[in-house]
Amino acid sequence: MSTPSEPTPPSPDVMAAQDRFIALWGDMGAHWGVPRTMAEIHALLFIAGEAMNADQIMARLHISRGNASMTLRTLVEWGMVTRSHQRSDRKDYFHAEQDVWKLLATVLRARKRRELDPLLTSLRGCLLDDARRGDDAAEHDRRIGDLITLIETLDRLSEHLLGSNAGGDKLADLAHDLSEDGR
Amino acid sequence: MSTPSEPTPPSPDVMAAQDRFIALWGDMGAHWGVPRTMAEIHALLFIAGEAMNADQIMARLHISRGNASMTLRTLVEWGMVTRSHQRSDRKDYFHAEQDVWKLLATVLRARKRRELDPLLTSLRGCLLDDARRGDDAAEHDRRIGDLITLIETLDRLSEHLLGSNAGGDKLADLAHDLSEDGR
DNA sequence: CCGTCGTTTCAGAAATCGATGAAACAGACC
DNA sequence: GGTCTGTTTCATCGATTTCTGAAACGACGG
Repeated sequence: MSTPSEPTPPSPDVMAAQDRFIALWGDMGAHWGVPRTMAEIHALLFIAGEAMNADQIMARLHISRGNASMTLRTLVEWGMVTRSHQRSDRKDYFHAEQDVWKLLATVLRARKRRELDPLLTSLRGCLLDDARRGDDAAEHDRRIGDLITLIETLDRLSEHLLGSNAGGDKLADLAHDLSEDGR
Repeated sequence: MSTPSEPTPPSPDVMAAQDRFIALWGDMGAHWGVPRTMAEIHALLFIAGEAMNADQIMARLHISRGNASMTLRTLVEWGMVTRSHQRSDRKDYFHAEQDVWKLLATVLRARKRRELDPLLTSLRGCLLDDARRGDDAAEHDRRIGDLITLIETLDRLSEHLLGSNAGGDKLADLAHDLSEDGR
């Protein structure tokens, strides 16, 4: 055929459910500071489960080539999507991690690195300890210090859950523990 | 005096450090889907440590009355700020929780209630189990099901950490455990 | 080399979201 | 009841952020 790129034409029902999911995931992303299109592309690749190229993604989501290209690049940078070449096709293919626990681990890792770590540095810059030892200066530094401790704990918590060993296995353990313990 | 409302005029150094913190917190909020002004008002109340009225907040942050009013209402709704009246003053005064562990617990609870729970419902709506039992329908439902399990686990995790007993004490325990264990 | 196919970039357009401020509202006090 | 103080609402404005599309780029094959 002229399009050797569609191994799985999904049934209308499945397509509809996919669309619902994509819209939902896009909305959720928007609430959490992720560009809607980025969440949508990820949702599509996740729910499709197989590698897609830029043209397929553009067509399915009605987005521009530029948008798709930039967003895919970012998704790859953040480790949520992998890029691969399929032999006998010059196009790039993109594929989303299918293991939701690994996905969570990746997201947490990325956000920690991109946001928690810089935040800690900046917070330290809000201290005024050295010379100036005034009445409310102490109060101020205590409050900032509390926040720093909090962030450091979250930092350690994320390292603990998914840091040292690869792949967020501890998350799966956690899930198991909670399911027999909490309820 | 004409302004009986300023019990603590902070020193210039402290003011400067407060401003840095407020800007930082505002930026951070923006990255996490919280309106900048909301994060800033909360930062101000937290770092000031004492109750302030709308006029003081407006003046300090250079924001409009309407903005301050709406945002404060939301902060109160979300439980991050409490409203109180001071006798012999008709103004409303606002005060932010000072215990950072309680703060975290409040934030998590609010986001869970406002976002995780609705998300779960919508996700279930993306299933297509009942009649249609097709080849890729099964795949689809498995993927959505995985996500549902993931969200449910996070749900349980948050309940476990701060749900049943009041006040997020377990978070403090967690901090303690991690600090002697992880490093 | 040159043509083709695909990807990346970026300036500008569009859309979204938050902020403003004036008018309506509430209620305390005289 | 009228006025004074303070609060809330909401239509509109403004700014940030995202998306588009066309042009530049790169690389592969002939």
